[in-house]
Amino acid sequence: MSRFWKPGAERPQLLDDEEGGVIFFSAPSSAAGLYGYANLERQRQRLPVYKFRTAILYLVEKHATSIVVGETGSGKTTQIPQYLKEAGWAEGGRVIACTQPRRLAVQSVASRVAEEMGVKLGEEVGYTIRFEDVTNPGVTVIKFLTDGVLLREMMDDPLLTKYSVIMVDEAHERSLSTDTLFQRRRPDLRLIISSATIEAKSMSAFFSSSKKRPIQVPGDHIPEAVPAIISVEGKGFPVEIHYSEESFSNYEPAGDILVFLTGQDDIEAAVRLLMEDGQAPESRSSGLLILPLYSGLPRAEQDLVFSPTPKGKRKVIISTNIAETSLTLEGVVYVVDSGFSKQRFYNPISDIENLVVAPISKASARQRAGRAGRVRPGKCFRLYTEEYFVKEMPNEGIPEMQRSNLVSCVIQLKSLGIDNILGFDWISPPAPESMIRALEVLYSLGVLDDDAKLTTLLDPMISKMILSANEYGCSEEVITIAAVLSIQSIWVSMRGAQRELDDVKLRFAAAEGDHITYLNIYKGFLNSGKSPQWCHKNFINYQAMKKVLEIREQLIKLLKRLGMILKSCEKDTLAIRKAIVAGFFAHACRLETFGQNGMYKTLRSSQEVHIHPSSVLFRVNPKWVIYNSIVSTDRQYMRHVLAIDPSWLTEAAPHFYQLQKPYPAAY
DNA sequence: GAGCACTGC
Repeated sequence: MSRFWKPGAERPQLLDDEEGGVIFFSAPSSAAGLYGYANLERQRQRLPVYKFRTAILYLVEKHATSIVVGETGSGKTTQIPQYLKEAGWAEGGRVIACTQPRRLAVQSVASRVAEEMGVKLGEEVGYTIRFEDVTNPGVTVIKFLTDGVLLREMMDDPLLTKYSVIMVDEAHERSLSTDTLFQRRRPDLRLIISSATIEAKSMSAFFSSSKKRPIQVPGDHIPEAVPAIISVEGKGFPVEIHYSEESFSNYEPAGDILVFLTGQDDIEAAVRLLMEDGQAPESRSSGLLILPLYSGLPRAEQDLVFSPTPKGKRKVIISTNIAETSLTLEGVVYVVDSGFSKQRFYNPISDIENLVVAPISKASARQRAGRAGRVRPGKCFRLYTEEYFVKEMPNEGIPEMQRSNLVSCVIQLKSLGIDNILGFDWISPPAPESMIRALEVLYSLGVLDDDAKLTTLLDPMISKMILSANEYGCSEEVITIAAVLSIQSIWVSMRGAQRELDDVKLRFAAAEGDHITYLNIYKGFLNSGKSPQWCHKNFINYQAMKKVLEIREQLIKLLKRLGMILKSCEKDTLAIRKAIVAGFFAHACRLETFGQNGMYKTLRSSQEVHIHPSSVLFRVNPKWVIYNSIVSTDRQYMRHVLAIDPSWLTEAAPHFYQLQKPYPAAY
């Protein structure tokens, strides 16, 4: 391996940190531009990260883990992989990987880097996201990928042998995937953790702990286990912060406004208020172009926020936190931060995930404010007091690991060969109840000791459903159901035209329930020749149907690899329903006979639940049902509901229902 | 008779 931290530079100065042996690096005072003078090259050298090039390479060489702290705009994502390649980390057939939490980021960063390197995307520089592999094995040396894809690759190759360095970008987001990624590693594999916040320190402590220390093998190239931290400043413009008790002018110089609210309802209400206000000619908002923005908004309406602001107007974008990280809005100079967002929480006792409005963290507040400083100095108006920000707002959000159902996470760890799940060392340990709940579900499904590969690739309940479908001879139908269940919704969002949508639904509705209804829709779609017009006419989301086709294809490939043969049961929906129950028996509910308004109770934990009004079984209220998921608002609503016969439950999972006997007064 | 922050395989 080459020694490369110079060209011609002296060894960078390292400072020891008193608290726990973490090594910090002191920034050099000037950057030396030793490279060519091509335009792109000069641009690269102007990026803030450039003057840390030597230091970063030195640290990566010396340390198994390096933590790079820097805001967006420092250039670390595009530059560090190139520095690594220039320094020889891609020699000898090795690959440099850089993960991103979002698909869009993977694509745009990869094309930017390919452009800077003057190569064709998909050759030396490539990317992999779900459904799209733009790499050329043997040629691609810098590979961008979503953290989810890397986790999948780990299932086949737990030591990630083809990579020399893995840079995990946006690690402060603390996604389930990245937190899981950090669990196992090869001693000589270099990890670069790139984070926007100095929470890096708790990560550093994690990587220093003895359990995580790579096995020390005698030899030259084994790096130090103690992680290094380096801080790289960004190049955003200053943003003035105004808190709520401070008065400010209603009139600000030109520039678009970005308002952060919590969800679709709030956003639509705000848009309505501002529009009504705008009707009056003398209204102060008449020069405003009001635009909502949230993930469920149809694509065409979303795109409006990117169109140039008409002359003499000011765009006001009222958004969820989709605008916090997922997309960048040029032209925003003012940010209004409500201080709240919708966040997911998981209750392992009831096994229900809730979406609740909760205060954001300081990290989020800073991220939101930063959105005002992309093009020039901006202002951020926080609708809370400075005292609240300083004293009460939490520094960081709660990691996803502590807010989620861990079923998939546990099965991934198991397949990585990690057996002592309960005693495992985490950056942020999840609640033991969540772990136990996940293990319980997996044991009852019988997939933990099973070496069926499918379970590591899909949600375990879906996997079990597909495996059972193979036995019942209805895999053709069940993979269609699996595909539909894994997308948001196959209906177009139509709040105004609810009646029409309901009428259309009746054309496809099956007495058995939603799952069979989806099969009818899929058949109709195929019969139409996969027609967008047919979808439009039936209030079905064409994009969603295309995704169903894609996921279906992916599942077919997977099943073929496992030696399964696709089989259709034609019109025998009993086989299909039994296969579904084999996967989802834990989600069984019984109608409360003496209750009112179609109240159900879950067999597992006697939770009160209702059939969601969007279900074809709404108001039909069969005595026994199973559901796919629960959405919880003022009530708990079951989504994707199927009518069942209770005898199928004991048939599919005798152990589970024996264990649960003290709870449900089921039979 | 109601409503889904955001990712990802």
